[in-house]
Amino acid sequence: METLSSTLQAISDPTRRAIIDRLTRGPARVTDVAAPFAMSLAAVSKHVRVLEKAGLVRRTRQGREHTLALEAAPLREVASWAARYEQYWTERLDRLEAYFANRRPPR
Amino acid sequence: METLSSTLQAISDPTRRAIIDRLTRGPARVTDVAAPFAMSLAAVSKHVRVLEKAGLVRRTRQGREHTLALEAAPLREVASWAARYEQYWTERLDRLEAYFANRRPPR
DNA sequence: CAGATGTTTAACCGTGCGGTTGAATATTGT
DNA sequence: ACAATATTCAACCGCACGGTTAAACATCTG
Repeated sequence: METLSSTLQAISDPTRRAIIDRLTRGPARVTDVAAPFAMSLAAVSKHVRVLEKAGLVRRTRQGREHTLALEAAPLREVASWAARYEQYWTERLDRLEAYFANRRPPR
Repeated sequence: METLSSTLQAISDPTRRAIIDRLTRGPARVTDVAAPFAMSLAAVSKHVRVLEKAGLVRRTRQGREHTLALEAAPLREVASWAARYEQYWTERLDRLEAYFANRRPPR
């Protein structure tokens, strides 16, 4: 997929966000990644596949072990999409200010 | 709700992102918001409710008309969550550089 | 080879999603 | 009062999600 929708859908699950976070501490096997979670390995395996299909995780098979690595690039799109609305969450603090900011660009 | 998970789940749908975008051009009624979409009004009404429950849209009823306004605050959490991984998508461009950056903080 | 280890696959389950249609509920305007 | 307008509600549909368990597959090791 690799679309913004699939990226957002992938990271909307807390388990998958935790997996992403885990992979910032370096590559890890599926079993290692699964260890902290109170769910079956098969369930984590599914989560990993969702992340993989969304392009957020890269898998390299070496023997029976699958090593997972974070591929953070799609998160850049998420950040830049959210950043579009920065003025709306800052200016929302003062409603009138936001109104005039839209009438005439700020700064 | 108002959690990161519910925010992400809400914005993972392209129709709902389009609604958010529409509301940056100012408040609008449900019917106005629904106009561009090739789906029933009831479907859009559901989308609006998802956004409302996620705290992304504020509704003010005036007579039979419901006026919707963007409430962008939850998007700030999304942006800051994604920003955590900035180093991983920038440094990932040069794998070795990322490795040393983790061994010893960059800059 | 046999057994342990790492991982996925398959079938299933309950639940929620995104959509529909049709009816109900409010409110406005003539 | 009546009809039009704005919106939601309810029931339904197909499908995907997040989880389970049991089996299969692949690889390593004694």
